[in-house]
Amino acid sequence: MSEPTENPQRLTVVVADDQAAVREPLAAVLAMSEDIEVVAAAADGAEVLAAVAAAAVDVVLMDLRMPVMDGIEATRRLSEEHPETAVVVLTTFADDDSILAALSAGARGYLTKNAGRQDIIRAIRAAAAGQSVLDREVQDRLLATVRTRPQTPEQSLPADLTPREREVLTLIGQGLPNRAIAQQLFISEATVKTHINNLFAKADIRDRADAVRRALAAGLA
Amino acid sequence: MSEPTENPQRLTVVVADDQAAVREPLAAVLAMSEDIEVVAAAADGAEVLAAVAAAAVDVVLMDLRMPVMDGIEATRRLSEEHPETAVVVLTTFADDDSILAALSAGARGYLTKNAGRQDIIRAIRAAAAGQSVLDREVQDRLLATVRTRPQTPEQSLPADLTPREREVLTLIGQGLPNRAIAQQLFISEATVKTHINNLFAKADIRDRADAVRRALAAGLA
DNA sequence: TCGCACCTGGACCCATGGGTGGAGGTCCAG
DNA sequence: CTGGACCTCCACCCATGGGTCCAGGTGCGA
Repeated sequence: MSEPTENPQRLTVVVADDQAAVREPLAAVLAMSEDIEVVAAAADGAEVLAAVAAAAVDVVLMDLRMPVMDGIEATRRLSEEHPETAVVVLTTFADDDSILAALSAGARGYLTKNAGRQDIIRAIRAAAAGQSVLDREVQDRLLATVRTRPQTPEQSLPADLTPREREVLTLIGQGLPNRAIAQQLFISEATVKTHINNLFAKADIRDRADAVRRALAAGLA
Repeated sequence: MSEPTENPQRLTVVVADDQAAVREPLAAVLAMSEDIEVVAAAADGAEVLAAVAAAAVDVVLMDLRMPVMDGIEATRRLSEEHPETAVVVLTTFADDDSILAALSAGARGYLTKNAGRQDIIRAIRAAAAGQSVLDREVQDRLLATVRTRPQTPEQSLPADLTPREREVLTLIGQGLPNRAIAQQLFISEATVKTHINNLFAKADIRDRADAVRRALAAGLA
């Protein structure tokens, strides 16, 4: 087991990559940092689990593509069996699936292999401290999957909509007919139609269906 | 900081928080770090923009709740007008809306105010290097919102829709009127209406607006 | 072969939506 | 205090949408 090691002098790190040509230099470079101690180098996920079980490990620097057990699965098991050990993914792959899978599995960082030594070290320290470091590209992709990219802010909605018009548009986006909108806002259906006409003109909305799409795209929920 | 980081120049940082009791000590603490130079302290977003316009700034440490111009808006403008300046959000609020809004606006980091000095400094350095640092809680929330979104699409639709009906629904989701749908599918408007009636009954769709929402929710694009 | 699902269409009805042109009200800044 | 922005509402018009009923054609499997 690993006791609550609140940052003893040195961070214990395991480097996991199936390619020795990557793994060894990486371990050597990290060991040069005086607050990092590379306690093991693993060639697959199984070796990682064994290393973590053998000694308290603060951070695992994890490749994704590995034989026997890949980085995703190893990360998942680690976050279950050794939640005190943080995982930082270091891989050449930055596609949406890999990112989501790794982070969902419990990774506390995600770097691409064009990250520099400083970047990696910083990510290790951050992960050990409970923070999470992502490469810029990774964060961008993560965000893009969260929100259907805000295309261009100017394409969103014109700024000159009155509060009432925004309110009406929101309700249109919820699929309500004019009568229900009127009841909800305690105004008459005629007024609703007026607002609709005005906001349609302002926002260049053709019809109700278009309005629903624009409302959803603008995040009016 | 036991790092032989040979920073040729110190990182220029702007601290933005409307409460002087937070802003001043924070600036002082950061200035103690030898590679950080606090070039300005701002009480609102407008002051931040002015400071960044006046001098090259590497990182802005940004509160969200500020008068005049809040941190979200300031971040959005910064990422447009000064993309070389990174924004790290430091706030007490860690709700989903704030996180998404800030990161969508271009923030490269998001810390809560129980982050320690080392955490903040690390985030500043990471942001200046193009990385992104998130508090653990923040990343968890971000991930949670991701996983509730891109599920397997079309699960919200009944499976007994015919291919033609799906096609029609897709076009409805694009905001097309029946006539355009008819032209696009090389069928008559009457047929389009028939399909619409059938699929509305099957999928329990009330009207066109509802259909647009369902189509978008089902990923029919 | 028969039935059935599906696509195709027409005719009709009427509710809703979208557009126009007004009108009166409050509230606030110039 | 006057103008303008905003919210409120009415009357009227007509295009579109949504629903119903019906019917011919195709293709496929029981």
